[in-house]
Amino acid sequence: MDARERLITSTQALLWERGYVGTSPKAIQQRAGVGQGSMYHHFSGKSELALAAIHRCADQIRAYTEQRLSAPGTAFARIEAFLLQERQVLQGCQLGRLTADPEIVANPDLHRPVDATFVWLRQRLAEVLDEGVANGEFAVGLDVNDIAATIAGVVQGGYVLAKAAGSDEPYYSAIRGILALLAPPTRQ
Amino acid sequence: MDARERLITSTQALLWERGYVGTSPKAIQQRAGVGQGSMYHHFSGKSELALAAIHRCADQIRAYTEQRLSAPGTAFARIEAFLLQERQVLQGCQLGRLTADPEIVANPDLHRPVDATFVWLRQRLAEVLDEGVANGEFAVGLDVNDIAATIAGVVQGGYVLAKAAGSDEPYYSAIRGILALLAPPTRQ
DNA sequence: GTCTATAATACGATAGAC
DNA sequence: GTCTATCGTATTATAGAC
Repeated sequence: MDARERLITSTQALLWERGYVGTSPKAIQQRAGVGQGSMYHHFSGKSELALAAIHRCADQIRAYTEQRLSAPGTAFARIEAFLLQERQVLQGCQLGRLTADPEIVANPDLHRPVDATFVWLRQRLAEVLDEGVANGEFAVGLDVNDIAATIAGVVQGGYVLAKAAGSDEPYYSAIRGILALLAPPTRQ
Repeated sequence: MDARERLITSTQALLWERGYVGTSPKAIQQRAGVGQGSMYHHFSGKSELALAAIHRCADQIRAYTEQRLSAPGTAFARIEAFLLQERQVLQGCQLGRLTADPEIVANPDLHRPVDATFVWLRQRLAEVLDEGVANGEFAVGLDVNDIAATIAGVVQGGYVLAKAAGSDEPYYSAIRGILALLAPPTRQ
């Protein structure tokens, strides 16, 4: 892996652990095993590095999520697969974490890909829920956009509860709760 | 208000906006209108200041939440009041925000009150849900601890979605979703 | 209690040699 | 492409006068 690639990977990891404000160029270099001169040759500075790392995270999250949501099976099963997919719960969400960062929110270039990813996620969840309504899996009166936001919210909030507790148990508890509320009548 | 009090209030606001890593003693002093010498007279440093501010936030959140959850009315109505209470959605949760901060998570003194507050919240929500199950408002099979985690999670996750979108709409959408799923059969 | 001075370290970047 | 040197500023205090 070349220096540029190692710098992106290293920035991804540090943004995840410490956020934008908490991540220094020096830490990025050390983790990547790359010198200062090399870093400033490949990237103009911290914000350009962060932009590359955020796009990388967004691409990975979309690909991984799309696999679950477009798999064969009922709408409920696909949403369940999304909610129960392997996650590093105590690390939280790579992109969700950045919404707490004032310098990310204030910088449109950095903010935009975060926004776009959550818009996309809610949209895809709503489409799957729509199929479920058409199937008869879910009640017809359901507002699929609201339920999609609820599902995306439970995941993000589950991370917060888990980090607060220092345990992944509250995350899985929250997921079991939303699955119980969503479960089609035939499963109850 | 004396200097000590202004320093706590100022730290609360900055932790909320910028987190622990992003908040400097100098910024706290300036916002409080208090000099350096005064600050270090009242507090040993940044972490002691943060501890006082976190306890203050936790007390306020508990008091405000308890008002909604112990009000007269059905279990559903009280949970609805909790979810729809006035919030500064785009600012997020004062305590939830801190779970993203590596130095808070790493410092047991700072982490503990955050943990305790979310444990308390889930416990109180579960108690209210229990009353609702006893009432016949909610189905008997419901695991109230799981649903409590789901409800607390939707609030925290709703903040994340709202900050990502730069709008409070996704928050309210997620809340409408969980309320629709929770609504007693007589309301559907 | 509050002030100003001082200090060691870290931050985020630039310059120029190789 | 990568290295080392340098720079101006910010951080997080400590010291001692008032």
